Amino acid sequence: MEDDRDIAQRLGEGLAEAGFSVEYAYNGPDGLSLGTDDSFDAAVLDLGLPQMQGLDVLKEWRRKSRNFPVLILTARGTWSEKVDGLNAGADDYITKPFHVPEVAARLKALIRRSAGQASSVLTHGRLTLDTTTGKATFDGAPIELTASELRMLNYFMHRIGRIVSQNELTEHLYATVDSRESNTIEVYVSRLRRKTSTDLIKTIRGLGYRMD
Amino acid sequence: MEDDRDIAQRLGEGLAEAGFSVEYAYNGPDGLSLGTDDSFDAAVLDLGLPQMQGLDVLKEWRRKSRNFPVLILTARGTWSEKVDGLNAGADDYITKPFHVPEVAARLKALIRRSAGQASSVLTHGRLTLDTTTGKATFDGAPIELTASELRMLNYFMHRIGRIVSQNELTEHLYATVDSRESNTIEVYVSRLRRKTSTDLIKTIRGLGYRMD
DNA sequence: ATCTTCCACCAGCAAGATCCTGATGGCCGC
DNA sequence: GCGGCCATCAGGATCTTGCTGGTGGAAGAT
Repeated sequence: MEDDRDIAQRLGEGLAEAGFSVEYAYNGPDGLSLGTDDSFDAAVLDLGLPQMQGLDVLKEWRRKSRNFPVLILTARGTWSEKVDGLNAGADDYITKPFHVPEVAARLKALIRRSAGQASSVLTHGRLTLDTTTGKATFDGAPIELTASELRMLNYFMHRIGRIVSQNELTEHLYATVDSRESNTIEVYVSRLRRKTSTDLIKTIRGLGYRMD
Repeated sequence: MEDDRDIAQRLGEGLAEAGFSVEYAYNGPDGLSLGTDDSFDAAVLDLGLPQMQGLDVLKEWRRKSRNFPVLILTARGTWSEKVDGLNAGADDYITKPFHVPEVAARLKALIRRSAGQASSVLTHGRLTLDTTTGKATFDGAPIELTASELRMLNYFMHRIGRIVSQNELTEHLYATVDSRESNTIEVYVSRLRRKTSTDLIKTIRGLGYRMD
């Protein structure tokens, strides 16, 4: 099993580089609760691991109406696995060994497609954010946001009420964690506040920010 | 190809669940007569099947003025197929493997559109595009479009209000995604704008374009 | 309370990323 | 060979980004 983790890590790093923010689960129950509790854009599921019941995890997600797209990894030649996976509600598959950039590309395509059907409008208080149209409104009035501001706002709106640290934000927005020599995050928070309202994002000194 | 029927069945069940009533044909002649004799709201046509001449079926339908919307399924990476399909009068395409709810959603959209205007003419604002004849008008005046411009415009008009990334466009217009090696997309956007209006397609820096 | 220290804020700026478009040459079908 | 389409280039226009420096304010120490 040791190199399964290697695989997962390599994939995770590659995806992070491609701009995804990634979380792992190395066994069934963990994966189950991750997919149930958190709101993800997509999941990658390795069906090739023994004792993992990847398919059961997938079925359980679907039973609970978690409809994010799922990409399954199968060993080469295990055709039935692939068919079972698709029947269980997976959206795409890749056979191992895989090229990380390809996984990233497929994931992006899946996310894009699924975004097409879900109403991707987040609402919170006087704020509204539609990620597929890139439009945001505050008190009904449209506000112009740049790409980075949009990413940040999106991140906050998915984490209402939770404290979000600056490190977390840099990781999410930049994929590369250049240690905190700059105050870029503060600057972007400031810009968001200016475009909406001062009390939209509360700062928790020494810990980060929170939106609620 | 033993699982083609599996695919068809999975799709059929999914569509039935989504409220469609479904009939199947597993070969060309059957499909031809189904589409000719019966009156359907829409058809899903798998072009990936050998010996099926899905395209010929489609052409024959169109020749006989059966104008229900047609959604084609293509294997991924077969770019020419999808171009041929669209040129032969298909209204939309989805690459396999597909997400059943997505197929359902697209079908509904197609049906709604065709019920609205009974032809393959897309209208949006001052713009008009007939997807079967490839003729477009702006403010009532016809505009000349090349094949690529047409495909791009078609793509935009099917995605009104949505952000469409450059990658997405290259993927749709071409086979491979060599990002940022060329600025072809920008050039075509520019040409479309010149032939219609500057504010037809809005550019969203860092994210893509949006028509609305 | 007052002071001190440190963290956070934000206007403005320069560098760089991103995009636009006229021009050029190659390619394909006729 | 000719005409139209296509991909690419290059220069310039425009917008975004990340940073700086001075200011304001909070937490902790005295």
